[in-house]
Amino acid sequence: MVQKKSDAAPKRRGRPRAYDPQAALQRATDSFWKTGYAGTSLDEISAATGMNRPSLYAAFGDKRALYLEALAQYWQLAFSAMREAFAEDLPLKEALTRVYEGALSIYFSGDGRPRGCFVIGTAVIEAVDDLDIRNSLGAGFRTFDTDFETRFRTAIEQGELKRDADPAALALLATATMHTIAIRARAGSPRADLTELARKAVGVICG
Amino acid sequence: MVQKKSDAAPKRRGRPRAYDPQAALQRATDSFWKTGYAGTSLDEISAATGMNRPSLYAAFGDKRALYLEALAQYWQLAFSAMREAFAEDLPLKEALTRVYEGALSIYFSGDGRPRGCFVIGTAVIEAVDDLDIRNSLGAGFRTFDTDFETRFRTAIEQGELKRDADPAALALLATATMHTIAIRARAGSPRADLTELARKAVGVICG
DNA sequence: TGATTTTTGTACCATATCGCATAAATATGG
DNA sequence: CCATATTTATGCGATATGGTACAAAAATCA
Repeated sequence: MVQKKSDAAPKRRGRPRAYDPQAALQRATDSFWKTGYAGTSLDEISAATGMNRPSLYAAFGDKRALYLEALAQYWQLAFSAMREAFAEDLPLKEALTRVYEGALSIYFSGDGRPRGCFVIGTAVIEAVDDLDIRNSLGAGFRTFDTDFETRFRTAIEQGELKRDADPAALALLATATMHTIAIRARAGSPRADLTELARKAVGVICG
Repeated sequence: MVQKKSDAAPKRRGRPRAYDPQAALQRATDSFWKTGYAGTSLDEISAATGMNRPSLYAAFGDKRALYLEALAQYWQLAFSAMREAFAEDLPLKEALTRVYEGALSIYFSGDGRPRGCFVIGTAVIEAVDDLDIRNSLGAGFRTFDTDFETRFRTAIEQGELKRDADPAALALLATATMHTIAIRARAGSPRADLTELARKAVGVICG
């Protein structure tokens, strides 16, 4: 097969980039994560990424486009964290616990004070005025709901839950638990409290 | 008893106020509610309240003080809505349903697009950098948790729930349901969907 | 070496933003 | 009517902000 893309030696023509686009996007995400979309200036992003503003525009477009890219990347992180937790075919309680533990390690990641969930902390506020963000949230939440529901459905089939359990209802509560953890993490709850919260929620959900 | 405060005829000395402080605070709250703390300029608040900036400063202090006052007022609204729902001594399911229905009528109030919960939509994002807001959130969430827990405790005593039910765990799920409704309302979910969500959540919580 | 291409860095522009200084306006008290 | 008290209204000023123009820098290609 002929080589399609050579990642090793791009040999592009002009002056080489002084930054790694993926790393820069992560830094920009961190900036938005801490102070939100409206609360983060391009100067701050510029300082965080080490890129000057013209380079930012060339790489990502304007502030909103950069934010949307950060949001899309975060969703992928969130989805993959959840599916990783479900992939190992653990018993239901362990699987749910692992989902929440994975979420917590995202919410408590980073250098400074715990930032909670990027989506809950920054996108929800902008959703009122921004259709694209609203759609992104709708699709993201639906993904969580249905992933949970799928897991509950197999749990019913495998006898882990009572036959008359409502998988859709349980899925909503599972997502709700994720949401309250995301909120409380940003609001200052200690991680241990949220682990305990997750434990209790899993207990109720699994009957 | 001697009259202490005459609300009717203040007879204050200088030029009278051209605004009603309580109404102005509500307008300011509406502004923050829509675009958040960082996303709302004093010019916008000035336009919304009809007060010019010096009057705003004289009445409420700076932007942050005004926001904190709006937040405190909103908590009172939220608390009283919940306690009103619990005051009527309804059966557990009806009481919970009424709590969520009360929340929904707040989340879907106002002229424009549904704004969800003021706290979730505006305070959570600022909490990372602001100790006062963090404390306000901690206290507010605790109030919800304990109010729910109290209701579940009496439900157990009165035989509405099984004796071995965990009231603290159920309370966390009840608050979580409130949180997910608040988030989804702002993210664009139709009200009917959220009523249905609440119905399902109540079903699981009440066993 | 010199032309070409792409990125970087500095500087700039128009506007927005927060906060306040100051004078005009409107009430009461004597 | 005049002094006093309080609020309103205009506008200033310093800085921040999003976005862009333009020249210098650094690579490849011929």
